[in-house]
Amino acid sequence: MTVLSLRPQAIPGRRERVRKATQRKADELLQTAAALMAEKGFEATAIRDVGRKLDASLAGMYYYFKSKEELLYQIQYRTFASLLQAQQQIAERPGTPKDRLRRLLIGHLTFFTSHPNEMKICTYELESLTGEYYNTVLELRRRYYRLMADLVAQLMTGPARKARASAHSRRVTLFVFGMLNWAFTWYSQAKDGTAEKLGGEMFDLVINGIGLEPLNR
Amino acid sequence: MTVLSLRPQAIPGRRERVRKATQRKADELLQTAAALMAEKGFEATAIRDVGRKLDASLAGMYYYFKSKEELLYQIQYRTFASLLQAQQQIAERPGTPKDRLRRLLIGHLTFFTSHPNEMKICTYELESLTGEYYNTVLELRRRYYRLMADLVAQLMTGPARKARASAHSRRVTLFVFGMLNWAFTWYSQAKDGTAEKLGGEMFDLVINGIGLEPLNR
Amino acid sequence: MTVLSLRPQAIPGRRERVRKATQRKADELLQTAAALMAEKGFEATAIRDVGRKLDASLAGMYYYFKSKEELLYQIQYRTFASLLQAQQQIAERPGTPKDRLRRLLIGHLTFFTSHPNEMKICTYELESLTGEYYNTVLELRRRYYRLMADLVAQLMTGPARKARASAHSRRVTLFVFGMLNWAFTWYSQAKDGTAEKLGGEMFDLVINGIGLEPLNR
Amino acid sequence: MTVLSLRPQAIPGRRERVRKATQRKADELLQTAAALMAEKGFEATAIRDVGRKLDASLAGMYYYFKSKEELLYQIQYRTFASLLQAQQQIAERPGTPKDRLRRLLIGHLTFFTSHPNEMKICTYELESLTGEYYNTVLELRRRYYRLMADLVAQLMTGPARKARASAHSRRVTLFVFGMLNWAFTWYSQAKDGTAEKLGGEMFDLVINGIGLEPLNR
DNA sequence: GATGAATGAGCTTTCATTCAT
DNA sequence: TATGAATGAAAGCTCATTCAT
Repeated sequence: MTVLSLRPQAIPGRRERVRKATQRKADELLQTAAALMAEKGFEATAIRDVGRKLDASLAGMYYYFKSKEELLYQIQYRTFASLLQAQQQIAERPGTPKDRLRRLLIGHLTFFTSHPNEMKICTYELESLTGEYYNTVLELRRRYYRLMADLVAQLMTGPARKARASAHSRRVTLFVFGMLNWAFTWYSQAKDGTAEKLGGEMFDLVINGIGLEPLNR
Repeated sequence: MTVLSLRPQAIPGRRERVRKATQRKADELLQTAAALMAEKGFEATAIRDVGRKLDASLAGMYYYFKSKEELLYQIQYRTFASLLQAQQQIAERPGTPKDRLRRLLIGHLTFFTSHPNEMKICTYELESLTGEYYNTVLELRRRYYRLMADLVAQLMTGPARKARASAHSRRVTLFVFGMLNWAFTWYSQAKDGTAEKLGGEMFDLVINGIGLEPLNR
Repeated sequence: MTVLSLRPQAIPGRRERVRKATQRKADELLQTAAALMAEKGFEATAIRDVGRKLDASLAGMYYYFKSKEELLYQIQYRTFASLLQAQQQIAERPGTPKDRLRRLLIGHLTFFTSHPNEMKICTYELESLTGEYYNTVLELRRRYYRLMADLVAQLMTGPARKARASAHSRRVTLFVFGMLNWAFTWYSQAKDGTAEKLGGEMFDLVINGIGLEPLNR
Repeated sequence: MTVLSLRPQAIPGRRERVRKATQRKADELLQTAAALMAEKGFEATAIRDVGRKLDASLAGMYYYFKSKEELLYQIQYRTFASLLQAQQQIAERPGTPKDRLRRLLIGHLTFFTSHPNEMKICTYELESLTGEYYNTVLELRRRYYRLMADLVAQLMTGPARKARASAHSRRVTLFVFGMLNWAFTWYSQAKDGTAEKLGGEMFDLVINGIGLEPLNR
């Protein structure tokens, strides 16, 4: 590393600056769109409104994405991909299945509390996508489902309980997703505490619910 | 046929017959609208499409309701009122709190399996209502929430556990609603059995989850 | 026929009157659209402009046809079907092949002088149609081509000239259509006389051109 | 390589090289634009599409011409000017009027077969130009018309036929242009042979058609 | 009761064109 | 010489709603 190498980093070329600004604008756009769509739904949100909120022209929006559906797709794809990656890392960290379930629940809720709009859209607007868009996001969703479902199945089919538990675990997984996803409608940091606390309570309910001992903590 | 049958109730006058036919048509309309709105969402459903599906004219629809929003309101109001009434009766039947929770869960799921479209709309489209419409349905929803919440609170604040349980019960109630409402997205009679069975599993999870003994059965 | 039968004709019901008025409006619409499209081309003509010219709202236009392309299709289909039928009748009337060619040329030009806009659109805007619309009109066009082509072939393959004439007749037919269709760009009743006269001159050129004696007249 | 080659013409300066490269690019652009416009029409062709086909940026296109209309004008002007010049030279070559007509027809069709897109645009898109653009191209077109019209008039007003022939010659000229211009819609080298052959057939039809003896050949 | 006809408002999308760099 | 970013204008189309009958 010579002193010279500082230059490109310290004084980025115009090209580079422009690229970054554009990227920033695209991100801002996705975020604003997500906020509006989370509030009013995809159908009821007009691209005009997104533009208005950003002081950008309607036509200008189309410089950044090529259709309204593609915008929705971008939101869902990025969010889901990011969630999936984060949760996969969390699941891979060492620990018992119970530990991992607990971390996943908290991880999900943490992600949700920092990106509530995007998560709401992922949860409720998959059906607004069609064709390839739909299939691609559906695939991510399925992988995320499997992550949780495998863990639940593992917990429920421990040594002593093989028999009917496995047939049951699909529904327990879906109960868990129900608890997680419904949180959009009521969660309030003030009333309900942190994602960590909420996730802990959910974990306890489930672990007890399926007849296992909760963690010592 | 006895003479009694000559009485007006038995041979209704034209007026009465017409009123009934109108009522029947209105019901059909609500049901069809519910089916379409459940499938595509309120915003994305055009009154035209409802008419088309019933072989009725577009303008004709406006004889039965005065705006699209009113149509949505009718669906939600009737469904919620009917659900609430049914569940209140169920809750009033004798039995322990545990019994009653179990019956409510099963009652809810049974109602849902026989009116999935209407229930889906109640669950997801409250925010599409405004003003008085919104407030009226919200009030029903709150009453329904209380019905369940009170029972959960009662179960969680039994003799030995007063302390922290009560602070907790709000969230348990909402977990329960999450499990119930999310069922829209996955329940299949073929895969998951009857509402009774599903409700039973949910009940077991919750009762165990909050540290109570399940029912003897 | 009794006197009673006069009534329905003399005092048509409201239903009937409305139907006729609607039909009249639809025809007017097609005619106005044809005028604009003939002047500026299909692409460059806005439905808005058609509406404006008729003092009808933009949305109102869509009560009468379901897309801009369908409007273009209607114009072309009706015009071509009408021309084809008229010319088929003309071709079937008794006479020598020469007589019939003469009548067809005059018939074509007569039709053109009374529906110049529609004919121009048929001539230049087939490629603006797609899918079924395109295929249907193309089929009419082909039938019309055959009507003329068969006659030309017949004239050119008389007793003494079978040999190379038939190979040639395709192009002569297309030369004829060129003369007919190009007339859009220059024909003026004042300068060039009636369709009858113009058709006569064209006939003479062609008949002489292919080495036959003109008609005695 | 002689010393002479050192002269500026032989080793062009940077300026000169750049000018040529620009010229080459502009030509490529005109050609590509002509191809697209011939296929889809002027209105329906987007400058974007031209750029895309050349891997050039949209904004970059505007370095070479200042508006879409100017692009269309360039195509028409260059093509017409070039055709006119070529045909004037052909007309000036020695020979009888018949010879000259024959050469002109073949010349026209030859030019058309080597620049079908440009010719199609000249034929069908004059009306898409306005103001000065329109007038300038119209003037070229008129000069071209006169070239042909004068010749036809000369042929038709030979010694024995002065009388009605001259009144007639306008229409014969326009019949000829009809045959020539309509060829866009059907000419196929495979089916119809060379421009020379096609022009010959057209010549024969016309010469016979107006009652003259064809050339001996 | 029911409907044919009509419309205002609004939506998504496209496009020619500009401008700073 | 060339382009990324941006926009005003306008297009096709849809939809909830009305109204005379």
